[in-house]
Parts: sequence; C-alpha cells; structure tokens
Amino acid sequence: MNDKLNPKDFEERLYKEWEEKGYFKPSDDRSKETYCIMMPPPNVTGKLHMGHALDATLQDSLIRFKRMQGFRTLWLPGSDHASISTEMKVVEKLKAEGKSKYDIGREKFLEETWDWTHLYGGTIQKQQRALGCSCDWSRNRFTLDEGMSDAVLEQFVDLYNKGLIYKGKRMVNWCTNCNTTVSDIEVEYHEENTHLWHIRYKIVDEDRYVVVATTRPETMLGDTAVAVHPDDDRYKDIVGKKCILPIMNKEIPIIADKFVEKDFGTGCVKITPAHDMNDYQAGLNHDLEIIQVFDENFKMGNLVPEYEGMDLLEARKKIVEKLEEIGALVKTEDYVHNVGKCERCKNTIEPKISEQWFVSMESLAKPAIKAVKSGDINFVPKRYEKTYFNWMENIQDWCISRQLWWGHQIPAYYCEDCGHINVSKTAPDKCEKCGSTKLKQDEDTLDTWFSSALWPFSTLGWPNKTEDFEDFYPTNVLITGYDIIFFWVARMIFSGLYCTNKRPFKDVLIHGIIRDSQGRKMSKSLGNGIDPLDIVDKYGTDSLRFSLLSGTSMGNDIRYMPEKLDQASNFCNKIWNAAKFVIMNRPQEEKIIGFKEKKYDKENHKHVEGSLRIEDKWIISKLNILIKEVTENIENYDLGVAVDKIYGFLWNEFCDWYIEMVKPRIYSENEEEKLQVSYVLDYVLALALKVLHPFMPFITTEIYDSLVKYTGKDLMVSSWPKMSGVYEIYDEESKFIENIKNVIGEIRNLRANMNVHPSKKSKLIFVTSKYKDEIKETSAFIEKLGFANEIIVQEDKKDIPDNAVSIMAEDMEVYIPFEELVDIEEEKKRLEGEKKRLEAEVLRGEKMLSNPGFVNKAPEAKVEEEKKKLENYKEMLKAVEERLERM
RNA sequence: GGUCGCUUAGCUCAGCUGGGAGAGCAUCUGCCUUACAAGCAGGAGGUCAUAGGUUCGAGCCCUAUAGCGACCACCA
Repeated sequence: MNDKLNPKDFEERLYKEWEEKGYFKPSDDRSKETYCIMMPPPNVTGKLHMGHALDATLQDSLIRFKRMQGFRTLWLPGSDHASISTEMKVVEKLKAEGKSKYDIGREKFLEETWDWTHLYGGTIQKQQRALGCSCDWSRNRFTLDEGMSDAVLEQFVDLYNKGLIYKGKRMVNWCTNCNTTVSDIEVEYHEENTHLWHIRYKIVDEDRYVVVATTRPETMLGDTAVAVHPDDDRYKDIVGKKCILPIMNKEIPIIADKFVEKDFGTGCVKITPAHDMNDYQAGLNHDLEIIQVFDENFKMGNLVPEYEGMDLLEARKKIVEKLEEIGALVKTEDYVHNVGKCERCKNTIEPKISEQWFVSMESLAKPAIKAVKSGDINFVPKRYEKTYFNWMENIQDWCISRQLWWGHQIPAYYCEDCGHINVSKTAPDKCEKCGSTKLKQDEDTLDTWFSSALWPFSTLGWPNKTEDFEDFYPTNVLITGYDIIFFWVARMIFSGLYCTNKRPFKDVLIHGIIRDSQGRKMSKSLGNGIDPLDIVDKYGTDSLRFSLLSGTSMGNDIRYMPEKLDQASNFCNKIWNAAKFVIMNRPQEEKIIGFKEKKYDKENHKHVEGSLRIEDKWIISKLNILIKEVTENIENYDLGVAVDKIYGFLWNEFCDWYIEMVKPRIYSENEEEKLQVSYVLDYVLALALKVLHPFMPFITTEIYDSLVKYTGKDLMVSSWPKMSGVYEIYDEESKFIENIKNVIGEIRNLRANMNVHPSKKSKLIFVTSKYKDEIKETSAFIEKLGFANEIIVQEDKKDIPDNAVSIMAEDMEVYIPFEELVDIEEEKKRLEGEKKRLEAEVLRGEKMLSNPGFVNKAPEAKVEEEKKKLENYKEMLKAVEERLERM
C-alpha cells in the first residue's frame, strides 16, 4: 500500500484484473440460484451523465452484493439504437456537408449511420467501466443487432397476426422538425404566452354573430363548423343554423357538442378537423369535411393564394391583420397556452391526420395491470405503482411507426397489384393473396421503444429457447429513473407478459433524477451538468459512488452538492489510513506469512474466541450488528442507509474508538498481545471491507488485497458475511464498553470545559462492584483515552478527596481529583445541574410507568426497558445527592 | 382539472413495521497525540410547515390548510 491514497494507482488495474479473471460473467456453478439485472440500455452514441452514474452505481452495488451472497449473477449491458436522436445527429452531419438523407438514399444513409455508431458508440461503455460496473461485457447487446432485430420482427408479426397491431388513419402527433410521428408520451407540453383571439362569424341571413375564441387563427381557413354546448341557453336558438367563415366567405354549420366547455371563452368553438385532436373527433361525430390548411411541410397550403407557402406564425399575423381589417376581430386577450413540443428536439408538435401503425393496448394492458396489482411485480417505492396504474388504466393505442430510416423497418410488404398487406419476418417472394411478385416494403421504422420493450428477454435470446433465457429469465430487479416508467417500464411489463407469459422482473427500483446544487435539472442548455468522469478523475470512482449513495433514498430527486465529494474522499482517506495502521502494526511474522491458519478461519474470517479481550468482543459485536443490518438494508433496497451505517461503523466505532483502545496493546512489548490485536484488527477491517465492497469496489479491493493477500479468494468473489451461526454478539462486554465510552466522554467534556491541557494527567477513582475486573483489564486504554496516569478501582467511597470531580454513570461512579484545578463551588453548581437533569429523568420514568395505559398496553419489553432505565437514573441520582451532601 | 411527492439544525439531506430527534457541510473551543490536520477531542444549534384527530405514546398514522415541486389530462 502506498502511503498516500491515490485512486488512480489501482482503479484501472483492478477493473482489468476483474474482467480478465472473468468475474463479471455468471459463475459456472449452475447449482446456484441466479440473480439477473438488465442494464437500461443507454443511447448508443450517448455520453455518460450523472443519471447514468447513479443508475450504474445502484445496479453495480446490488449485483456485487448478490454475487458475494453466492448467487449466479448476470448484469447484462447494452445500448439502444435511439432511432430519432441518432438519425437526427447523422442528418445534421449530412446537412453540414450540404446533403440531405434523401440525397444519398436509404441504403447509403444507413451505412453512414452504422459508421457513426461505430465511431461514437462504445464511449459510454468505456465510461461505465470507469465506474466499476461489473457487468458481463461478453453478453453486451445492441437493440439493432441481429438477435434483437429478430425478436422485434417476431413480436411485430405475432401481434399483427393476433390483430393487436393494425394500420389505421388517425390523428397523430407530428414533429415538424424530425418529420415523423411520435407517440403521445413523446409530446411534452410547455406553457407559452400567446393570445386568445375572439373572432366573429356572421350568422347567415341574420344580423347576428357568433364569436369564437381561438389560439390558432391561422387554422380558421379550414373550419368546417362552429360548435356550442347543447345545454348552453345562450346559443340554443342558433344551433342548426349556418354562419359565414370570414376570409373564406363560406357557409359552415353551427353544431352542438358536449365537448364544448360553456365557461371557456365565449362558449363557441371553431371546428378545424384537420388540425386539432378534439376537432377531429367532433368532425368524425358530425360527419364534417376535413380541410387541410397546411401542406406536408407545415407551411400554409393553397386555400388562399395570398398565404400559400407562408410560415405558420407569419400567416397567423397576417390573418389576424386581415380579420381586424374586415372587422371580424372582436378582441385579443393575453393567454397562457400549453403547446406540445417534441420530447427529443423541443420543436412544435402538430396534430396530423395520417395512416400509421398502432398497437392495440386494451388487451395488453389488462394483464400488465394485474401483475402489479397482485404483487407479482413490485415497485419500490410503492407509490410509483399509482403512477403506473394511472397511465395503464387510461392507455391509448400506441403509435409505433416512425418516418425514419434508422431502426427496425416495419415488416409489412404491400402488394402493388392487389393492395394486400403481407406481414412476415422475412420478405415474401410473392403476395400471399394474389401471388403477385410486385411487393414493396413499408418505408417506416418502429418506435425505438418497441425494441426496448423486449429488452429483458430479447437480450437473452428470445424467441429462441436459449440456455441464458432459461437460466436468467425472469430477471430479478429493474433499476431506472421515474422519468421512463411510461416509456419503458410499462412497455416491458406488458410485452414481457405477452411474449413470455412471465413477468420480466420481480422488482422495479425507481430512483429520482440528479439536480444541480440549486435544484435545477441538469441540462445541456443550462450548462449546469456535471460530468461523472471529471469527478472520477478528481476524486476517484469510489468517492463518486459514495456521494451518490450516502444519505439518499429511493424515488427522491438528489440535489448534487459538490461538498458531498469532500465527505466521500475524506472517507476513502480515512479507510486508507486505518488500513495502513492495521498493516503497519502487524507483528513481523504476520507481515510475512499473512494469517495463521490455526488461529484464523480464513473462509469466514472468524477469529478464535478464547483469546478475545473485552474491547475485541465489543467491536466484534458491533461488526456483527452492522453485518446483520446492512444485509437487511440492501435487501430492502435501502442502500443509502446501508452505506451510512458502514461509514459510521468504520469511522466512529472502528477508527475513533477501537483503534485507540487497542493502541496500548499494540505498542506494548508483549508479542502475543500484539499478534492478538493484529488478528482482530484484520478480522474486523476485512469484514467491514466486505460489506462496503458492493458500494466502493476499488478501494476495498485494494486494501483487502493487502490484508489477506496470501489467503482466500479475491474480495469481489468472496463470500458475503453470513447473518447467523458464525457470529456472536457479546452483550455484557458491549454494555461495559459503552459505559466506559460514556465515562470517557464525560471526562473529556469536563476537561475541555475546565481548559485542562491534554498533557495534564489525572487520577481516576472508579467506584463499582459490578465492573471491577473489566476496568482493571481495560485500564490501559482507559488511562490513555481518559487522560489518566493512575486508575483506582474500589467498591466503597472511602478516601475520595473533597475536591474531586464526580461522574455518575450506569453501574459506576468515577471521581477525578483535580487538585488545585477544581473550584468546589463550580463543581457544586455542575452537580446541582446534573441532579436536576436526573430528577427530570426519574420523573419522566415514573410518570410513564405509573400510567396504566402504558403499562397495560405497551409491549412488555418496552415496559421492562423503561423500568430498567428508571432504576439506573434513580441510582445515579442517589449518587449525585450523596456526593452533594458530602461536599 | 386530476394524481403524487416534499416541508426535520444556518445549508444539503437521512430517519425501517409509531417507543426518548441523526449525518455531512458550515460554525465555536482546544489540540501538529508516532494511521489520518483530508485529522483528533469537545461544544452550540430543531415547537420535525400549520391546525385538528387517532393512540398509553406521533417526525412517522388520519383529516384539513399553506408554500414548493413533479407527473397526467388539455378547455379551443
């Protein structure tokens, strides 16, 4: 071990070693129960961000834990072809070269895109390695690789044959920038400041007007009706009449429909079936004509030559001017409006009528809802189940066709002769209906999420019954952020249930998103993103991981405070130095031969008990409790709690107390004693490193290697400490040490208050009958930690100097003759205070125990505990009172 | 409009099935004690948002209110 901790000295080397030794792959022992996590595939050309780092840390921690527990673990990595965003990047690149994708054609474009993914893909994998991810790279998958494409086609054809995929003309969301449809959840709504224009339409043959309110006057050219609510008394008499659409000077009917909100605007709505979801529906219901106002490129169409080819916003301006000019504009109100934007490119989404492919959701959603309701699949935290149900129960059919080239091309072949749609995994030779050979494949590709939905099983070889599929499916836990519950989690659930008849995973662990120190979302445009690799570079991977785990809880967002890294790297440093101490102080022979077989059970790191001293038993008890609790915490997915417990154990118990307690023994001349201490130090540290390893794999391994280099397995594949059987908890010894810790704390406190310099030692007189022997046995460290030069243990109170400071603790009293330092009056005052405190405690206890409600209804153990505490307080109070009397 | 979450020390956050309020950072005091000054020891700092309720007992459970946030829906 180097004197100074520098993560760079070992992180890369260790990762390489792990991989070379095949530790990331599932073990060959097929008798072991499997445990499998599928990594959410990042975009193939993506770059690692903090969200990935969190995701990876959680998954790696769990998989390392399970691996050590003896499961046959598989963490399968991969990447997603990310149709839109990858295609957009290549389109941009072509644009920079002055070309469009249409210029070069589909085939060439796909070549370019493959080149692009080969060039930029894989970066994220390298970055994941830097995070210590122990995933099986030999099973790395890509959503567009051969096997996964096969799975996609299989699923598409099957759903089509069962009538669950259909092609239909619908109003869909169209991204005007990406030039493709997107599904409902890919539309983000953003508030925009705009206006509500009130326009009056003259009623035919009457001197009356209806006034409609609209946010989109440019669509009025395509109005085919005006609608009012059937129960709206204001307008009852005009329903069925006609009005004149300004500018177009065309008669359109006034209809009644319940979808109109009486209270909004004027209560009259213009109906433009071609350009609004609701209007489209109303158009269908009332059999209205559908008039396209915009052209294919979302410029103004040729309804009015004057506006043809115009940008929509410009046309809006012109039309409003025109309306004003002809006196049709009644008023213009400021209005905040929700406008749909593309989730990918943030450009405007327009409703568009077009023929697309859809997945019929109703029958797929039902079992998916049931699986979660029945507890077959569990969300952690549970509240996200509600989010899931809310979406699943109101689900709309899923538009899966995209007007993109990068992705799985839809396996539908149109017969140019009879128009029949042939759907099959491979291109058919001839039309299955008419036999014609003139077939043309659908140009569109599938939504990226269609392939992601199959991820938990397509990665394992489905639809083939592969060994991996048999071994690892269903998987155990899926870990991801709440932002893709709809996009991905829900779709994996219904797809998994449909394709395999089994749940794709048992638990869904949902984490929050990482925000900047001001609570803002990290984003490119704000430039407030933190690059995890920068942190790794500066602080090391373990620090990054610790900072993401410590003090966090599942499902909640994390505000990332850079200060956390200081805590993390200080912790690493602390462990490093503690280990240095342990190793440095090994007896000579231990330095050479490592652990002694006879005195040390290597397999379990179990120390022979006969020679343990009180403080050894105390730290071992603490360690055992730690192991028990941490194991439970991890199993409950409380990783933040687990990490903090280990932190507290190593720093506060092991370093601050145990090492200090043991120093007198280490620095003694007694070789046997030194050896003894060395064993326990090794033992405790080694096991603490074990439980810390899943979270901080590098530093734990590096130290562990130095500790147990000559024996046993590598830490990563060593066994997780068991909860029962091997370990013991020594209650009595622990109790004594805790008492002594309290006393020493009191002594330090008193000395600090009296400004006694550390070099000034004092005598300690212990009055106790219970712990006589224990105090004598541990007097060496009590002296050291309590700044004493002499310790006297006696059962009675004779010869206690008047000017002694007294400390009353459980089952013991301690007197410190400070001689000239003590002001008797001050000490009296202090004791009076102490007396008051104890009286309050006694009162509290008595009150509680005289409450029949408490005594009768509280659990017996709790009542006993309170009784015991009251007794202790009473004794301590008595001691204080006596002391005061004698002063 | 609907659903969900948050509100705990100056700051950022933990707090398991209800049983005496915790951590890190910041702050104050004293220490260069031979693992660690990236440290050690000690201290100060909280009516757990507010108001009710359930309970022997509430930070935790229930109801309402307020502020903040997220998501879903989309009323033109």
